[in-house]
Amino acid sequence: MTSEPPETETPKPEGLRARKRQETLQRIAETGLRLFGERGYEATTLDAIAEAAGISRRTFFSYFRSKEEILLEWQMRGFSAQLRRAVLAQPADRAPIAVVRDAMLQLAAGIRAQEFISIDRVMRASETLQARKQATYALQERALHEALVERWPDPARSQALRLVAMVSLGAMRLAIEAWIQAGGDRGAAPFLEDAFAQIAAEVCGVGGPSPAA
Amino acid sequence: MTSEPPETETPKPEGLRARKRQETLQRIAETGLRLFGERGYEATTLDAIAEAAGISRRTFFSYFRSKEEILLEWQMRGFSAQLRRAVLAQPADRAPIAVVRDAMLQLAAGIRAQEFISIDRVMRASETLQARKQATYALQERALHEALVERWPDPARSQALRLVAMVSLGAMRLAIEAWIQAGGDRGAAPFLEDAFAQIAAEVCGVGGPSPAA
DNA sequence: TGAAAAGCTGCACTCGGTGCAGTAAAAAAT
DNA sequence: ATTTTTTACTGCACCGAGTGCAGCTTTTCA
Repeated sequence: MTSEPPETETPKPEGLRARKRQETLQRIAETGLRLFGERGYEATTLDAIAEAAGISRRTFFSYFRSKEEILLEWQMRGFSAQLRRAVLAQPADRAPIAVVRDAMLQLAAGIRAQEFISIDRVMRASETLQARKQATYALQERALHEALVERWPDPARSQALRLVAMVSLGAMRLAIEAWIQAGGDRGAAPFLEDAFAQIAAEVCGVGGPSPAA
Repeated sequence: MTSEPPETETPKPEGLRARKRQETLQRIAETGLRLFGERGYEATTLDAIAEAAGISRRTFFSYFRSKEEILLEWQMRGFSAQLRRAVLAQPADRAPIAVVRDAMLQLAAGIRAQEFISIDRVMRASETLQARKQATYALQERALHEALVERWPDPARSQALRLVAMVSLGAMRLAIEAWIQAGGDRGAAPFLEDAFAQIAAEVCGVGGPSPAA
């Protein structure tokens, strides 16, 4: 034997190492989220998280680069990529902003309101987290812009597509806020549609002297 | 007599105390800005700033709540208030977004490109500062929204005005970016006009309630 | 089985930020 | 001019986040 590794059991992923790492990562994230919810973000120290997750404080930093990243990771990882995929999957003959809107509507159907609102509550309670959240919106804006450029590669359009990305993410931000404020019971889709419709209503009268007030 | 204090000389402000405080505040800000420019933001410690400004490390925190605030203070203090004033001063019969655009154009004429670009360079070099900058945009969004509501007090319009604030600030963000990238020689106004025009072009073709996907 | 690679840990250290207590200086009261 | 009260400045001790390093254990690979 020994020329061929036995591999008696490898449940899902390759390598024992990778699997353990994945488990630990998940455990840290869950532990952190739970403690944040119980005691608040600032009041939860890294020592507490590390101890509760069964690792050393030092090891925490080999999984997350910072305390904030526990919260931000899920928001970044995943969403940008999902949105990109949804954008590229839309029919080709529509205006960019309509494509983004529909892509967002599609994604909105899949969010878990429970967890989403819980995380939002934690973030809302900390000023520094609010700042970081805004920063992730900026990153998502970049990512969305890249997806749009991939879709409409005309270089002359790139700048306009940045604006589309910005406006769309802005609409999403507001829709999310309104949705959460409403309790999150009804789906998020109507809020998203409203936001996009309102933007169209406000922006389009800009050139002329005065719109129909 | 003596019911009237002589006031042999009081240069500008009331109280000796207030004047010294103002001087110290200015000195700290200038010192910090200079050191950030020379060594970079992260590499400049509070000890260094305090020593160079002739105060103790502890005293720094009675002038600024954090190191970041040296950079952010100027960006917040001033701008939001200025924008509010300019918005309220616009003629009354125009669409909100046109009002904001013109208010921004008016403000754009008064910025000192030199200092602006210098600060921007410092902020661009630090990841955490980038995050904070995004956060100030969010605050400005709130402030602008409040100004708009003050102008068009109809409660039914408030939500729409939030979108106007968001879109306008977004346009400004992009305009600033393009302007700085272009070197800041020509005034910022054309970039602002372009950004608003492009938003109108992109958003207005979307059509209202026609998902039909 | 043994060597190399990757992971985990403790330790010491830096830096931003806060609470506290004591002292100096300015403002108000007498 | 003096006392008294208020406000500012300071040093000190302390906390928490984050990093570099060195040593140890575990997984991987030959």
